Amino acid sequence: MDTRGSKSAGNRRVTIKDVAAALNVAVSTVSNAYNRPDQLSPALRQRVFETAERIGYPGPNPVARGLRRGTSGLIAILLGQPLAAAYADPVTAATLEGITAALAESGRYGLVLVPSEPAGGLPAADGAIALCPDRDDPLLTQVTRHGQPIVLVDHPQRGQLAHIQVDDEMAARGAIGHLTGLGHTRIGIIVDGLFGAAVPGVVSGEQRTGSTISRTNARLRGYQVGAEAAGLNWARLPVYAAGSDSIEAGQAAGEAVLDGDPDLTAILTTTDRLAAGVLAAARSREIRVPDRLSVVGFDDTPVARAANPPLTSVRQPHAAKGRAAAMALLAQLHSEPAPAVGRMAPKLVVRGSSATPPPS
Amino acid sequence: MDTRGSKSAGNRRVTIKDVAAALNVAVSTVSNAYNRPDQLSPALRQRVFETAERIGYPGPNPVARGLRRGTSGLIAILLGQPLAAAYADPVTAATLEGITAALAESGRYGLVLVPSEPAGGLPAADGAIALCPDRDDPLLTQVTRHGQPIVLVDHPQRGQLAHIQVDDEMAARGAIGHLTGLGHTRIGIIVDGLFGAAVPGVVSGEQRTGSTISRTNARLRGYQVGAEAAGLNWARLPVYAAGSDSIEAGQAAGEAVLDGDPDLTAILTTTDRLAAGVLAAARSREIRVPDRLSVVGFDDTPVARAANPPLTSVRQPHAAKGRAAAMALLAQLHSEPAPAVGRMAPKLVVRGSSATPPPS
DNA sequence: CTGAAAGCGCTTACAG
DNA sequence: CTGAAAGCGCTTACAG
Repeated sequence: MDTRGSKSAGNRRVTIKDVAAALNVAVSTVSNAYNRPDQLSPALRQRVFETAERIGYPGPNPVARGLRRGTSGLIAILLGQPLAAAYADPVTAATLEGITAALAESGRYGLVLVPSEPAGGLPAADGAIALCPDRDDPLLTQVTRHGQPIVLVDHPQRGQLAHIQVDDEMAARGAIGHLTGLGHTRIGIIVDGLFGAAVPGVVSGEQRTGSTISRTNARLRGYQVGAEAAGLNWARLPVYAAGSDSIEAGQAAGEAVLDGDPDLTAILTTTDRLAAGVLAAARSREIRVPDRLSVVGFDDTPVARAANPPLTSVRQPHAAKGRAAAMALLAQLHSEPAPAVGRMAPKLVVRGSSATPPPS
Repeated sequence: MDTRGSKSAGNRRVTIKDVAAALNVAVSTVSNAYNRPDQLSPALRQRVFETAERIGYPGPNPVARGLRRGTSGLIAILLGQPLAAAYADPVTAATLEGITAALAESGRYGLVLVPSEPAGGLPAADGAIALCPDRDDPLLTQVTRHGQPIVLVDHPQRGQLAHIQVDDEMAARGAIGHLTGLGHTRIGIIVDGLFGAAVPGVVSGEQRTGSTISRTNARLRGYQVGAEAAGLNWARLPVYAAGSDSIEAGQAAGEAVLDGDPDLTAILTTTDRLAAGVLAAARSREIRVPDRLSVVGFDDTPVARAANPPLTSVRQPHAAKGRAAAMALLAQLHSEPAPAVGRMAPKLVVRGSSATPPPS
């Protein structure tokens, strides 16, 4: 009746049954050797392991165990991007660092990274952490509908779901305040994220509040509030959507903005990679940074430190956010009360890419 | 008898049985609706899906399906590093890009990334691609012992296992040839990877062939062959182990090497990140690149292009390697003959970080 | 300390 | 086209 799919042609899998048969004990005894050491004598347990080793039993099959226990031991990370894109994203990297650190301490969960369009569908997992930057990620709906434990990172509030967030708007206000404080008034802004407007290209009027990336929205709002607080006319500051977040996109955007507005003395961005691209754009136009142009990044990733000159950037506690998200999820999974999350404040780090504007 | 572990407290899972009961059909009919559309009328199939939607059935449980079918639909990527480290590694990113592209075309496999010390053990997968740079990765043994299909990338030959490789030694010879061709003779070398020697620190004599990272070994051998071909005394060229592969490690190593050997006119590295660090070291010592010092990276990752000045580097077809590995694994999984792999040749890309040595 | 048995949720060959 | 039944490999409450 049963033709099991074979993992590799003609390769019978050795199971707990084989070990039991070889030792002439019940399968439950073998199982106990792995799962409940106190249920059998150390000597017998030792013999079980030796026999397993001898006949090539790799230990309990995680799929069968998962079915029986109703858990997978896996936590899904919803990336919200293709895997390769997420991989190149320094913010995701830093956040993952915090997640893995917290999870390693618990020692009980593996991680499965879920890209925006997972081949083979959503994998089985006991819980999820959503890093997906997009406000309307469809996978999010799919996961939450099943009532699976989930924690959102940098996402707008969504029902009663747990979420971890820092105040991006305030952070952005601080960044533009740094520039206006230095005396800049002709400031351009380059953002990632998609808008109603054609991208890459200028974003004007109401479209400026329409990014589907919630993080970008918050940052842009902060720039607006900060600009107006400094008495600048927000509608006059050029906002340019780079279309994606990469050094290349930042360079193209930077060239477009600098060519269109040669009088700018500063450019704010919503990510470090865009800012690094602006540096390259300035180099290609022979505009010296920071003498003639100040550039400010966002997130303070390794990209900011590696840039030449090093980027002034808004430091985000990415790893701490990842750690907090993992702790919150762990608490949910173990039905414990959510841990208190310390205040996570962003902070502007001033480096060589920003200075007073040139005398006009 | 059975207390199933619940995913989240008090949350009964809805199963295929519930759908069958609600519709008054057999479970096999519901299963067929998902798996064999030709086995039931379109109308009935439609009703099954509607009922599933209505009572909140999320579709076949992948764990149960996996157990029954003997497959998981997952391919394991053995990273050989902690997840966060692998994430920050541009070579891994590029290789993954190729893997995901090839896998997306097949549309049937998800990816599970396995770090060097996976919490919860090795996850269930139908096959594996090993990117782990370390020669002696213990997970490799674990996977291969079960006869699971596997493809090695940039690994020394290991039994009959499939493997994808480019000629790193030849590539390294080309890189040092570029420098000697320009007239350099006082060349320092900075490598990643661990040796018997204390790291970070100088590696001398026989230790130079002892890196556990196979890729590093091959590159170092190429530097040696190339140096000797140009008439240089290999034993005289300083080789410095940075201890790890990062911009920071490269900077520290660069400073140590430049301080120890102020006469050097060129530094070769085994990775772009180390080379970017050397650039930072030169800046901190006020040594101009390429006027007084040439710097050459390896792998031609985005780091090389983003550096200032942009790095001369050895281009590797990382994405093509990833793609080839995925295709080879797919062939094994479907019991097809291995696809022919076109010749993948590395190629030196000359950019602004290398030039003729200063007049002495 | 040991073992027989039920059942996790599903798929599939088979009978009707 | 539909359904009853076996079984994937394991864990666990229970009886001995």
